[in-house]
Amino acid sequence: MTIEQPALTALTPRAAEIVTAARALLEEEGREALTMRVLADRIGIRAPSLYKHFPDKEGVEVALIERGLAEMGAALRAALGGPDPVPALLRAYRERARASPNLYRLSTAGPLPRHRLAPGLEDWAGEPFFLATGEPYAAQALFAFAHGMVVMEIDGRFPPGSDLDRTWAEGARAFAA
Amino acid sequence: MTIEQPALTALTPRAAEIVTAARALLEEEGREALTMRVLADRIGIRAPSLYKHFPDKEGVEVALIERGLAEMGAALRAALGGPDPVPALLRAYRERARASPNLYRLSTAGPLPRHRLAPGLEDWAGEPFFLATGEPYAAQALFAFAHGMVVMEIDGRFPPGSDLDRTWAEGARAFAA
DNA sequence: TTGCACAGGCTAACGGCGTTAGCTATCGTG
DNA sequence: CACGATAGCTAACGCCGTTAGCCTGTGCAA
Repeated sequence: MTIEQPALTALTPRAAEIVTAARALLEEEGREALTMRVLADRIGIRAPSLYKHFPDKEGVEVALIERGLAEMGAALRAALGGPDPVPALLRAYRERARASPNLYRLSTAGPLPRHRLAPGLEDWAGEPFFLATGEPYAAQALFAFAHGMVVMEIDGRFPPGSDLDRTWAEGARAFAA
Repeated sequence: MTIEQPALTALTPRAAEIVTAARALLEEEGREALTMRVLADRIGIRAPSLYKHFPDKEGVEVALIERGLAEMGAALRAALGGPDPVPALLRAYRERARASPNLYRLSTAGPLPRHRLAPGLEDWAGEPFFLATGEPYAAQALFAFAHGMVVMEIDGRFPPGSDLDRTWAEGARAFAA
């Protein structure tokens, strides 16, 4: 709660509609299905018309990523305040990511278009890790663990049948000390 | 050393040349520069001729990923055997990933084409985490930490000026206990 | 009321992508 | 000497993001 939530990049009502459709398309069909032509189709216009509302495809993606970061930051903050902040934080992180796996992947696969993001938003979304640990190095390490777990879980990189609840608990135990 | 190293998918000499060129191209110019036309150019042929040696672009990528996994598995094994296996393993993991960041990203961004990979190779590459911890849940958690750290470091997702050596050490400390 | 700027649609098209079809030259083997 | 396989080639298809240029409706100013 030390950082004020930064405002997201402003969108016209029509642009917001497009972002909503893009999000549904991304989540339902995956990242490679998020094309300008298909997106335009979903809202009943032609692809070039999208460029009246966004400068390029990355502009749409940036809006999506901002919304993902804002939701994540809010969810993590809501999880804090109880007696066991680290497990609560990890639970919230995992839950949020699994609720929108394709948006999570979009936000984290490859380098972020950081210079186009609302300034401070990324720090704001990550701050709960510091709030939970009270120490920057533990915070970054915990963040890396959470991110690694989510990415490997979402991408199915753990052997089938793994008891991931237990692996998460193992991480919470390691970092709670 | 409990799992035998699986053999990589066999390649003809010419196919191996192509993979070598693809690796150089990927590492020098990044993933989006790895196109069939540019790759063909590098070895002095036309793009369609590549299809005489690989069924599709993913076939080339699979060969690259297999080599990345084999090198990683070998590097991790070489790091074991000393008195402090967890920090040594993490050091080797980080070093290997940073030596070929684009190959690392290729292997880990999004779902793996697992069904096309040499069977057992992925398990073999990950086994050192089990060897270092002696316990499957700690092994998976440590793996996730290492992967998350590497990905965030490679993609520049930590705040500039972060002392990542210390963050790595913090993770090693947490998981050594 | 008329004139006009502009917002937001449209079609056509460009260059780049992965990929396929089909042709051809070279080479080792019967 | 014939022949099949290998490995190159060109042309082209359908997709992608994106640009240029056109048109039409709406709302405000003279």
